[in-house]
Amino acid sequence: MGRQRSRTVTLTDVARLAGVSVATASKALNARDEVAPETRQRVLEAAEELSFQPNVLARGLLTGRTRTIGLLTDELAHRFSIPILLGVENTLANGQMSVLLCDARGDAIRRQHYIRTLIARQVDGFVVLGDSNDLRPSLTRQIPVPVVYVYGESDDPRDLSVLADDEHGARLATEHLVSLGRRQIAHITGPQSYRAARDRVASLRKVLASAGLPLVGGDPLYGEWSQRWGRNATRMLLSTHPEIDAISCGNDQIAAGAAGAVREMGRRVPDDVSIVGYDNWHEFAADCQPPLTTVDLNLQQIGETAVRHLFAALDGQPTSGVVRQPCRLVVRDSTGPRLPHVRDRSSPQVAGTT
Amino acid sequence: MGRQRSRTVTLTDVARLAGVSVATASKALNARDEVAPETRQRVLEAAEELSFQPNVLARGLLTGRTRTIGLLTDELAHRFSIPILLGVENTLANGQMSVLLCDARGDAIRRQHYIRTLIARQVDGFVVLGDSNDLRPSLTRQIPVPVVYVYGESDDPRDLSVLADDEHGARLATEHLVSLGRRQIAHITGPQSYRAARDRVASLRKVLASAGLPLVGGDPLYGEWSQRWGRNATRMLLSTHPEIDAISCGNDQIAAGAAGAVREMGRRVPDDVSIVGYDNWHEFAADCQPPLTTVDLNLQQIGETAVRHLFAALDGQPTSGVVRQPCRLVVRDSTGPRLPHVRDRSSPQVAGTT
DNA sequence: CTGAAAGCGCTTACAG
DNA sequence: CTGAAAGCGCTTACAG
Repeated sequence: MGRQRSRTVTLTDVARLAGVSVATASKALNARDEVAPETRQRVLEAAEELSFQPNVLARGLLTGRTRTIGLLTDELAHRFSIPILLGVENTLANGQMSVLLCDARGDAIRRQHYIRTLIARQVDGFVVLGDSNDLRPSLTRQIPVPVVYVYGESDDPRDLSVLADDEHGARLATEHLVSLGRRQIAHITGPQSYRAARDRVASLRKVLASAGLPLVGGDPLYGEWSQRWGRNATRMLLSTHPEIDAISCGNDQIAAGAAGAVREMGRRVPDDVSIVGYDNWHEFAADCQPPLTTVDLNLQQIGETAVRHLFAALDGQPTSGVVRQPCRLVVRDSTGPRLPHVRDRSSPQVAGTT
Repeated sequence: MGRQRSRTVTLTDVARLAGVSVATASKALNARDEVAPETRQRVLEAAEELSFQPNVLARGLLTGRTRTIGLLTDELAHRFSIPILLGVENTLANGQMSVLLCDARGDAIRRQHYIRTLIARQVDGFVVLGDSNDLRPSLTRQIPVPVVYVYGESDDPRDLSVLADDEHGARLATEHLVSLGRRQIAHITGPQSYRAARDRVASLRKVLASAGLPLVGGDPLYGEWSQRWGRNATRMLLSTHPEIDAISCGNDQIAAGAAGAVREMGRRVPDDVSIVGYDNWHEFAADCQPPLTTVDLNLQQIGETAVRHLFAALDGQPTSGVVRQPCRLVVRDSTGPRLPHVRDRSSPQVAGTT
């Protein structure tokens, strides 16, 4: 580990080797054109030979910009955080910026501490990544540089928040079922306390209403984001409403549970009952039996969009309000056209073998 | 977004307000005792009033230490990366250090670029997070500060690598099955190309041998890390080796698939066939039917351990070689003592309703 | 106990 | 085209 910690090569070393002043060396390396080509060449060679890495701190002290962004997350352990984080990191790197990562872990004290730390570190801007898409208190007042909010909406409309478009996602899913000829559609989702759950329900209701279709049971089944709930809710639904021909699920875990329960009750997926999930969580959606049609939130693009708006703000072009990132429907085998209803209990579980 | 970008408060401002020199202000704020208590008090009040945040860049330029660590990941999208990242971030924060995050996304060019960036940013050390626990080429030669490797082992024994202890984890799982009286144990796992898969197999074999037990089928079933493979492999196993009374699985997805297949074939979990997973991936393990007994890799502690070793190296106490973080067995309902074998096909799937 | 001065590594007007 | 000088914000010997 760091066995030979050699003295850092500095611009002075490069200048000396090239036989010029540090001022000239600086200009040569920064491609200013007030330098003779040969001089420039000599400096570049010297820098190369010494593996010179300009000290970013010194530069930052002068320019007042560190090319660093603070990423302040509420809860990085959240599954949604990672793809967004990836999008943020990637887009920042493309803009030659680095990201300081601070995970508050849902602790307000800790968050406050991190805000101070990041400011002391002279970050050029903040990305605040929420842990739910509910409204959250704005932090902008305490932060002297541009801030964008991602996945959780700031309660100050002068801030910019980049969110998943749940209205759009639920619409895609529901319209897909309707277009397949499904007429008896039920909805199983997570806790009603989640804005995501409520927003998707509202959108689903709107699509069903405009298609002149009922929501089976009248109301969605609110529960939890788990396979277990998906299974149990599906059993209840199928016993009380055997006419069901499609189930829209609030996430892929629920959908995976639902698919299992439908098969266990002797109905075919997708022929008898089509199932659509939400999230495109690969391990659940693609590995389900059958693989799930689902909605992808484009989380990485959400991160990317947020950073692009942050870049604009850094360039003096701040935006505010809410930007919603459109979703994408991923069609797999759990949805399909209606087929004649055949009760075939002989082989309730079909599955390929490798 | 950053609506009022006020000029940053500097130590000079604080000194002026307190009516002292910047030198004295600096000493007062840094709790040097060569300052009169009243002076000190006045400076602290001034700093408080102005919400002074010392510019960390300037300090870093002087001291040569930035209190920043570069976290270079191979593939952050990897599920294992997140808990380790959390452990790293948390432990660094406890030591008043920050983390610059760079995800190479499996791209060597990109990794090289990030190494340069992090060095230019004067990080005090590196944490290199691998994407598999195979050997990997050491990067230490190019890096002038201490480096620790996590989750992937450096091929240079002079480096320090902190790894999951797969030998230990597989031993815990196997000994658990043996201690429950299981005598016909099979093993389903992922691709043989994974060192994790092979190491766990070796450990399992050792435990079985010393207990005088066979590995059912003679060899493990290598396949993929999916529920689908777990289901298919289990079906094959149960048809060719109906005597099986336990299945050890290479991860929780395989185990979840196995549990489903066992139930579908009319055997009880855990009474007839006990199943143990690996990873303690909550969404699969805890939400399985029944919830899975599994091995937790203590990933967060791996990150923590790595950072503690890095701190030691920063303090001039580098270590080298391999440190293995012990695992932890999490016992849930998928394993239990042997019960009289009862063929009961009438209710193959029992499940609680909410 | 306090403060003037030097300096960390770099960039940028400004002379020459 | 080149280089001496000032300065970014801070810390640390060193005088006083």
